[in-house]
This record gives sequence, C-alpha cells and structure tokens, in this order.
Amino acid sequence: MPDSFKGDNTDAGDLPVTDAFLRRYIGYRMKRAYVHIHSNAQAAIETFGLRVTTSSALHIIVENPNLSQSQLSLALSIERSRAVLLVDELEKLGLITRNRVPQDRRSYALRATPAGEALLEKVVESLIRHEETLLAGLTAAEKTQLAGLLDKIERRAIDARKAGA
Amino acid sequence: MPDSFKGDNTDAGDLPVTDAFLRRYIGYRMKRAYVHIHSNAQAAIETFGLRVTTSSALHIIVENPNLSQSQLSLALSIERSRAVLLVDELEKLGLITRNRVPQDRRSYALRATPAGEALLEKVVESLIRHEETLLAGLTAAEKTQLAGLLDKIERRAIDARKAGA
DNA sequence: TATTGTTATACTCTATAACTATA
DNA sequence: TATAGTTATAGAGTATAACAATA
Repeated sequence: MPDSFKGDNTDAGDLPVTDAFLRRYIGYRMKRAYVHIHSNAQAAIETFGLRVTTSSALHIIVENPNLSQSQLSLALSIERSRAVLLVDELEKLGLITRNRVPQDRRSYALRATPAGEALLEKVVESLIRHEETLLAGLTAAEKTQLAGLLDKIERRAIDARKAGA
Repeated sequence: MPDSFKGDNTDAGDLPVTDAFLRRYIGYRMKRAYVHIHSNAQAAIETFGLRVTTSSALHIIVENPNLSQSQLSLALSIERSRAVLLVDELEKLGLITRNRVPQDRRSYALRATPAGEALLEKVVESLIRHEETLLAGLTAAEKTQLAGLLDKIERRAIDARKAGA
C-alpha cells in the first residue's frame, strides 16, 4: 500500500473523490477509455438496427464467405452457443443465410445476402467516421502506436496462455 | 466497403478465418486486449474472494474514507443502484462499514475496516504483479505512452459528451 | 469417440423506474 | 421539490453443461 494515505477524513462530505489508486493499473484506464469507444460504436451501429456484437459477426461473415458457426466463434472469441444467437438474429434480419454443406451435414456455410453486404458497407462507413471523430485528439502516429501496443498485449497474452496450458 | 473482397469461396471449409475488416477499428483491438487484461486481473483478485468490481470499490473507499455511496457511484461511473450491491457485498465480507452521518441522515459514510485495508494491500500487490507480468512485453516508456493515450481518449470523450449535452 | 449446432441455466454488469426517508 | 439509498425488472454478454445429428 502506498504511503500517500489520507488521514481519517471525518468530513469528506463534498470533497472530490479520487481514483488515483486505480489509475495505477493500465487495465483500469483501458476499461474507462473502452466504455466510451464502445458506446460511441454502439450509437453508430444501432442506427442500422444492429448492435456491436451482431455487427462484428456480420463483418466476419462478409469477409469469410461460407465459414461455419464454429469458425465464427473462434474468430470472435465467443462461445458456439453465443454464435447461434447472433446468427439467428442476422438471419431473421435477412442479412445472412445458413446453407447446408453436402460434405459435412453437421455444419452450416454462412453467407451474407446482398442486403447484408449493402448494410455492412453503410455500417463500416459510419463506424469509421464515428471512430475518427472520437479519436480526433490523437495524431495518425499515435493511433498507429496505440493499435500496435494493443496488438502486442493481445498476442503476448495468447502466447502466455498457450505456454501455461 | 474495401475492394479487398475475396471472391465467393465455396470451399472455405478449413481456411483460416480472418478479422482484417474488424482490425480497422481501434475499438475492436482494444476490446480484444482488454478481455485478456480483465481476466488476468480477475484471476489475481478472486484469490482473495473478490471480483474486479468489488475490488475497485474497495480501492475507492480506502482512498476516500467517509465518502457516500453516490460519490462512489460517480467515481466508478456506475449507477447508484449498482453501488448498493457492491457495498452490500463488501460489508457482508467485513471489509467496510456503512456509518450514519448526523449532518445528513440520508447518506452513509463508507469506511474500510482494518481487515478491508489489510486485504486491499494484498490485492494491490497481487494486481501490480499480475499486470507487470502480462505487460512484460512493453517497455516502461510504452506503458507510459499507452496510459497517456487511454487518458486522452477518455478525457476527450467526456468533453465531447459535455459539449453535446 | 469427436464435432456441429442447439437449448437451457446461471451469473455479472448495465439501465431504468419507482419507492422511502430524509433534506 | 430534490437527493441518498433501495428494490425490482429487463437486457446484454459470458460460461457451462447437456443433448441430437452427424462424422
């Protein structure tokens, strides 16, 4: 525990409340930044009747035509049971289709419909614009730096988990 | 939509599934990095019978003795109704106490017990060690940079919301 | 036996509204 | 009337286990 402890402040009534202890963790700062990034993206996406999660699934399906639900789960690091619901939703919206695979009748080949591809185009445009606005305080170099640092954290975490397992 | 579209891949069967479309968003990369940071912190904290959220509340309460539940909510950017449950949990564990305030009998003054302060010391130590390990791939300069960029994003988002409201 | 998709359950976090007791 | 705390409810995300169909 740091020795910057305040004494027993019996009258903290309306003193400003600080979070310096928590600011020592990068994770805390990332959570606080991410909350804003997420709600910013959510706002952009819900204009089109989707949420961040369903939009992400649509991104992956458009990019990887004929992938299976298991592959979708892996790509998004979600459970297969969760993928079922996301695919259900996108299918009901007419944005993707589930297609039986003759070679392996257990799995589906997921494909976006023309409507799905068209909608994704609009979503992408809106998302990029929204993120550019939100991150307008960062230079291009800073954004590249940030992306690189985040990737490095993710890669190292994955490697560490593999080594541990 | 980028023109890097793949053709109709009728046999995507076991091709690697990519997420390049999503990697264009800093938010996506941040989410992926944060998932690991969060579970790393969770693992450190649950050794002591807490979760990330309750641990955060304990941090704030130890740092700001006699704060109210409303102040706690503000500090953590959570709803007051959520703070009730976190405080309930910490109180049941004997880590903090709710104390009536004579000047305003509506509110409580939250204070950590000696047990709460002692436990937080151990939690902090473990959290710092865990985060250092997870972020061992980053130099000290990179960590400082990352923290600064995250703060900048948060501050700008808050300012933008204020300006918009 | 193992895998794909599915259903069901439970837990956490979030968001909202309504209520009480105080002010 | 406004605020502090509380209760209740609903939605979203996550984690887990079990099951049917297929491999």
